[in-house]
Order: sequence, then C-alpha cells, then structure tokens
Amino acid sequence: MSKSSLPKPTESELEILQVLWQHGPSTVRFVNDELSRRREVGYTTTLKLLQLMLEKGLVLRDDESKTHVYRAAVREEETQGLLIDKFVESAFGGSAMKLVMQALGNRRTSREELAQIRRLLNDIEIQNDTTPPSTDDAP
Amino acid sequence: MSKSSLPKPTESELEILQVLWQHGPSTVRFVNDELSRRREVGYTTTLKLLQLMLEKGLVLRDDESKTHVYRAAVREEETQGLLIDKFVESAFGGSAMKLVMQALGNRRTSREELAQIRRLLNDIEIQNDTTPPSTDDAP
DNA sequence: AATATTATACGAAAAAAATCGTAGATTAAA
DNA sequence: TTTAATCTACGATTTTTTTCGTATAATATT
Repeated sequence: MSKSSLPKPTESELEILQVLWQHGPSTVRFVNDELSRRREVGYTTTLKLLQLMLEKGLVLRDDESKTHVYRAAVREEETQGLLIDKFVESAFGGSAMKLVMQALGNRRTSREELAQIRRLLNDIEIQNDTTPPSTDDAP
Repeated sequence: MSKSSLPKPTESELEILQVLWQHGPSTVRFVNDELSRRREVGYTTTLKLLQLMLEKGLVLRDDESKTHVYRAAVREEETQGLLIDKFVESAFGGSAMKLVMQALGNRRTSREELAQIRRLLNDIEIQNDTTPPSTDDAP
C-alpha cells in the first residue's frame, strides 16, 4: 500500500531519468551523449551515477550483452508527483495552489494550454461532485 | 534590467526564508524555534546558515542591538518564480504546463480553489487578447 | 596476432551543503 | 559582584552529491 519507498532522486539523477523517460532504455554512452548536449560531463561520471541509481533502485539494467542497457525503474508521473510534494513543501509552505498560481501567472501561456487546463478543471469538478470529498480524518 | 543575479537558495536556506517571509524580521532564536517545530536543528546551525545567507545577499540584518534581527532580502514571489523555472527545467523537461497539470491532477482541489484558478485563467486570456503574443524571436 | 577502441568496476578526490563545538563578549539574575 | 544565561563569530567536521582516474576485460581494427 505504500506509495513509494524509493529515494528522492538528486538533481543529476533526475537529468538521467529524463533521458531514460524520453528515449527509453539506453546505454551509458547514449545517456552521456545526451547529457553532454547541455553541459560537460565525463563518461565515467555518468556511468557511476547510473551504477548508484541501480543500487538505489531508481533504474534497472540489462547486462546480457557486454554493453549494459539501463532503463528507468520509476515512472515519470509518480516521480514528478513525489518531487512536487517536496517542492511545494519546501518552497511554497505546503500550498500546491500557490505553486500553480505562480506557475501560471508568471509566464506566457498559450490559448491552447489555457484550454487544456480548463478541460482538466472541468474533469476535476465533475470528480468532486461525483466522489464526495474524502472524509480524510486524521489518524 | 537583469531579473536577478542572486543565487538559488538551498533547501535549508529556503526553510529559513519561509520563516522570514511568514513572520517578518526575526532573531536567530525565533527562526531556530520555528525550524525546530519541524525537525531537530542546533542553534548554531541556524545561526551559521543565516550568516552565510547574509554573505550571499539572501537576507539582511539589523545589528543595532546585540541580538541581531534578520530579514529576507529577496521577495517571496520572485524567489519562487526562480525556483519554479529551475524545477520545471530539471523535473519536467522545461514544460511548465506539465507541472501545472500534474500538480492539479494528482491532489484534491477544492471548489474554491478551482474557481480561483478559473478567474486567473480568465485574466490571462484577457491579457493574451490585449497584449499580442510577444514576438520573441530567437537571436 | 598485435594494437586500438570501448566497456565496466571501483576507490577516492573534489565540491557543495549542513552541522556542530568552543571561545569570547554582553546582558540578566542572584 | 559573582554566577548564569544568551549571543555572535568562526573554524572545523560530517554528510551528501558529483566528478574523475585507473585497472581490467571484451571487442573491433589493421
């Protein structure tokens, strides 16, 4: 039942997860090449990171062939959810609303995107009406 | 015109800023007491942090009286904006929309809040119509 | 077959962030 | 006026995260 006992990925680990989420299972070489597009990183640095991530259970690897292939062991949405929680906690004093308002307020959002959010809002409202607010009384 | 050359606060520095934003100028003692409500922190740890933050320009202090009083040197919204940018970059591959959708989608949001967001959406839309999309062509 | 290239493993250094202990000064209490 | 309590300064340690060098094995090239 536990939502996730996996550790919060660090900044660099996140970069790597991004690559894996975006491109699927990849070799160290590939991941490193991707990272290198943004900033300078040594090959062994990336390798080491992946190895640590393997230990932490953040990634899995296939070492059938000599050149290992790594893939994300955590799902994108779940991880992002976890990170948002932490982020909201540490930067917005716990208020997710504040975060959303800020994020929406201070950057240009296209008509498309606005519409998309409106749709989501509608869905949520329907949910709210259908499923009454969970009486989530404290323990 | 530069947005901000101030360094991105670390996790702990953020905690402290929260206290200062929320309660206004405070003594080390007060800040430490506040932090201690959440987790265990030594007094000198908080002091040291505050001193470092002073050097970095994240806080200012009044040392008229013997007991110094610190206050935030950065504004809450600005700092949060900066942090969101980084966060969106590192966790959402640059898409602020993804962040908003995630944040809204995976937690219960009250009718009140939904309405609030709708209002904001409306405002933005009006803005969009009034102020044409900035022709922000790349260099 | 000899040489060059490309991998992994792994220890360890470097960098960044957080924590703490102690000295010395100042104020409050006894 | 002693003694106790409270502060700041600051060096140093610890912890966490990131980066790298080198040894060694496997594969590819000439």
